[in-house]
Amino acid sequence: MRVSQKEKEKTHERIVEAAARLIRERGIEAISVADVMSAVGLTHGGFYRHFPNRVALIAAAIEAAFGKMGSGLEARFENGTPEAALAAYRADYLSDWHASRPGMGCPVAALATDVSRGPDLFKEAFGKGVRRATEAIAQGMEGSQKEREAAAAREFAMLVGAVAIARACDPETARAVLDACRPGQSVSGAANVAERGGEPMP
Amino acid sequence: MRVSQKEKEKTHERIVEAAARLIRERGIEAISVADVMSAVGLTHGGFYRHFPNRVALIAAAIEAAFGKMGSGLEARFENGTPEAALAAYRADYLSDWHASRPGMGCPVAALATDVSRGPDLFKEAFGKGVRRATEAIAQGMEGSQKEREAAAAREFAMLVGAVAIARACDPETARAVLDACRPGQSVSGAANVAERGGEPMP
DNA sequence: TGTACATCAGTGAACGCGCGTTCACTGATGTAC
DNA sequence: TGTACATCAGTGAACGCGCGTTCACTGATGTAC
Repeated sequence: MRVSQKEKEKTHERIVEAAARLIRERGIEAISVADVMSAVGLTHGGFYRHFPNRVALIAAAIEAAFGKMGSGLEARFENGTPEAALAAYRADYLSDWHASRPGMGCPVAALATDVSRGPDLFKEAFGKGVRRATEAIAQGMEGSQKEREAAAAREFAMLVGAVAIARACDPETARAVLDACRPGQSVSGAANVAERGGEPMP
Repeated sequence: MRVSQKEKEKTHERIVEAAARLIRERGIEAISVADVMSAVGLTHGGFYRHFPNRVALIAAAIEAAFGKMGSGLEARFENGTPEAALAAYRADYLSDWHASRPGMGCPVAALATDVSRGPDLFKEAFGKGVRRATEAIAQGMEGSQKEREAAAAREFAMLVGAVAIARACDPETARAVLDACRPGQSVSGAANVAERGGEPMP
């Protein structure tokens, strides 16, 4: 049966958010239109009232995941010193909480290899998200603008690599890699996330 | 028609090598048994004379890719100083040559997110390969054994993250990330690989 | 060494299944008057 | 405000397709004598 315009918009957002979570959890190729629709309590046929095809949904889901990551990351640098914000970001990023929840975490660590095999449409959104993240992280670095951006890219690459590797390894190796990348002693990232008010994205 | 035992063994190896290349190029879920078999000039039906099922092939392909990476990496530290070997490895790893050839490159950068969603069988092989790589790289580091291994893990995470990110981005962003992670000025990795005698794996 | 027969690597049709997409249909929403 | 009708969000069956796996078959290889 037909539904009001307001409800349709809400449904649209719920479809995108469900897809953004599912692609990070299971991979872009592993989720079907029916999976996403049933995750929001609908049947697959109605999908084409919202998107022209599956690829358009995936593109929207990637952009949604990056949008949330970007705004969350920028919000970290709005209060306190940039150094503290960076340290907290690093700790949260390398936390067990994040490593075990790809669906709510950084889309770069969750989707990099999927997107590398995807259409240019996906790579544009990915590149934009990576630049935005790197620019935010650069606020916590020292040196000239160029030096700070390069340092931020190296830092981000290490964080992404560490979490991507940890998720693909047996638990013992995963712990070793994450511990090696943590600056101080091992910190429970879940606590940090809780202190920040439950915002899940690291 | 039947084929000799020697030829069967060769066919078996060719299947595994083709699978090892194809999963890195297209992703674990994206390649089919028929894809692999036709890549070695056979039809899909004969596959089950070599493997009980598709998962067993993927596991063998992952181990083959890591075996090649491990031995190639260890060979780098057998001649010259460890510092020089590490610098050359870093340059080759971050080269455009490597970034544009996932099928012949590091299985960690190519498969991390695929394997993170795979069975424990895959994760065990992955963890073993990561530990072997980290131990080799640690030879180029300074400090205590523990410090060297931690530094190697951070270095490896950065390399993997940088190449995985670069492959998923638009070309401009990809270049910026790889350049930021390179220690000196941009080096053509292809030349380094050629100098080493054409061994493709970085 | 030669012969007769069993084995089995590889072929290609067939299976059941899930996929993306289409479509006729339903009935609540939106709109013209 | 009320009414009559057009619109369209969502349903569920259906489509063509490619997948992993099975299987009867072929004919060269391996082996027993």
